[in-house]
Amino acid sequence: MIDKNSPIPIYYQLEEKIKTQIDQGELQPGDMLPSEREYASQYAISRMTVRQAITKLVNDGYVYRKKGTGTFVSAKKIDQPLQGLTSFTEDMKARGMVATNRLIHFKVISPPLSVTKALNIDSSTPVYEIQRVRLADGLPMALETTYISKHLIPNITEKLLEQSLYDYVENSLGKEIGEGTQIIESSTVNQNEITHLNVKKGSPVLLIERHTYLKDGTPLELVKSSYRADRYRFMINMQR
Amino acid sequence: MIDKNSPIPIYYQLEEKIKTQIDQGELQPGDMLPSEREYASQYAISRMTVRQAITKLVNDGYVYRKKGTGTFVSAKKIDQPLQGLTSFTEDMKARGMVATNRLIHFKVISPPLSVTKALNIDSSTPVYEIQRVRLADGLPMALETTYISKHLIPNITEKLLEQSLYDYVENSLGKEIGEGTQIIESSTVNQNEITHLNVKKGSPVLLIERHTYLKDGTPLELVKSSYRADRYRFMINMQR
DNA sequence: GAGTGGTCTAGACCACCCC
DNA sequence: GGGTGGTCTAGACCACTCC
Repeated sequence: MIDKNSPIPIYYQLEEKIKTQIDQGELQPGDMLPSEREYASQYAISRMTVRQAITKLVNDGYVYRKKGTGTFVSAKKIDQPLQGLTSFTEDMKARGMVATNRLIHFKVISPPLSVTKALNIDSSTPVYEIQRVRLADGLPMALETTYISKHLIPNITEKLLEQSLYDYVENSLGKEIGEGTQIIESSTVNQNEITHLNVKKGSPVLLIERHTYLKDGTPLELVKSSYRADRYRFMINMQR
Repeated sequence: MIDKNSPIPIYYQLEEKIKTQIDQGELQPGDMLPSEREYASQYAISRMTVRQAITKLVNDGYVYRKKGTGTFVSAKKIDQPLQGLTSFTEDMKARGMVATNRLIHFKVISPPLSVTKALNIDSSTPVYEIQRVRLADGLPMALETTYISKHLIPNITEKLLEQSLYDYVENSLGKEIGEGTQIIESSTVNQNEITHLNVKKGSPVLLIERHTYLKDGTPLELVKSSYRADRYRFMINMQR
């Protein structure tokens, strides 16, 4: 079950194995896992390696430890919120919908103050301003404006915008996306949103402002979105 | 600097030490940390112990690792969002405000279906229903309704509600709070909210539904809140 | 080639929990 | 007292980066 000669790390093999057992119900919520020493002797590996696997499962909320007692499978949650930072395309896919775009404008601008602060650049740095209607299964879901420094990604084309930008940054440019900070507010639609989202005056929208950073802390993008409140809700999981 | 005889774990001492150096600017964003082997020899501790400290800093976003190169201090974020699951009282304190309550009603009910599902109980289990206006610096911030199984916390009193419930659960009952799932939506106020939040008809509100769980996965509470959009915004940080 | 983080070992002692 | 997780050691080899 564990291949010591595989290039896949042992701790990762064990982690996936236990995760599968939980997903398939072999290990039920509340069940105690074999002890760390049992895993170690069963697979003839070190206990520290077992701990490395289990620590990741603890961090991901699959199991929890009780000092002096054992490690147990956590109870399943009703709704499984999205894990981690995702693009609109990835988010919709996770919800079982297909994401498409309608480009409203795509230009290079001299950034206003709010954008220079967010991207940590000065006002002489050219910035892409990309405004799109984001659709899910063909219906307008959000109006989104993205700001990215042209120096960071010199070759954005309209063609490129049809794919996932995160995918391009990570797999074609080889830059690693680290984290994102999101500010979530409630508001009612403005005239621009009424037009593009096809809703009535006074309708509520969820405003999400996202600041995305690369692993080294460089700001990647600033995204301001207005989501239709009747079609979208945001779900997150937080650890105490 | 590192006290090996202290009951405080060595990895934690080192973690706090590095964190302090970052906070105080001794280690600037982009700076490379001493290598793991350097820390180990400097403090005469094992490299695995150093790794344990640094791994926590990586998970908390203070530093990042680059394979074959080194460990570096992450860039500072503009806004520092709230870390982890917090109560309203704790949340307001972090924002530099003082939280108070205005109790609207406090009763034991036979729970409706939505509550039984969230708390994983049946309809014969008595449940507290606590509705409060939450104030920050004396101004209405949110209208909040909390549902908790009476079996889980048998002795809730009006007096108790003036303190932090999380604090009571953790420190007086000795139950450990694990995580919470939050569903965030945008809406406009209903009549009840107009009255208690003192806002105009048509005003936007941020609806937050929180499901809180103990470490063993037992549902602790279901909280439905309506926050005044002009006074509250929600901020989170997500890892890729 | 020298230095870095990534993985792994085979032990050890401790505090804690349950019987 | 026996089992559990929590912490820690003193090494080891690997892949990777940079020069």
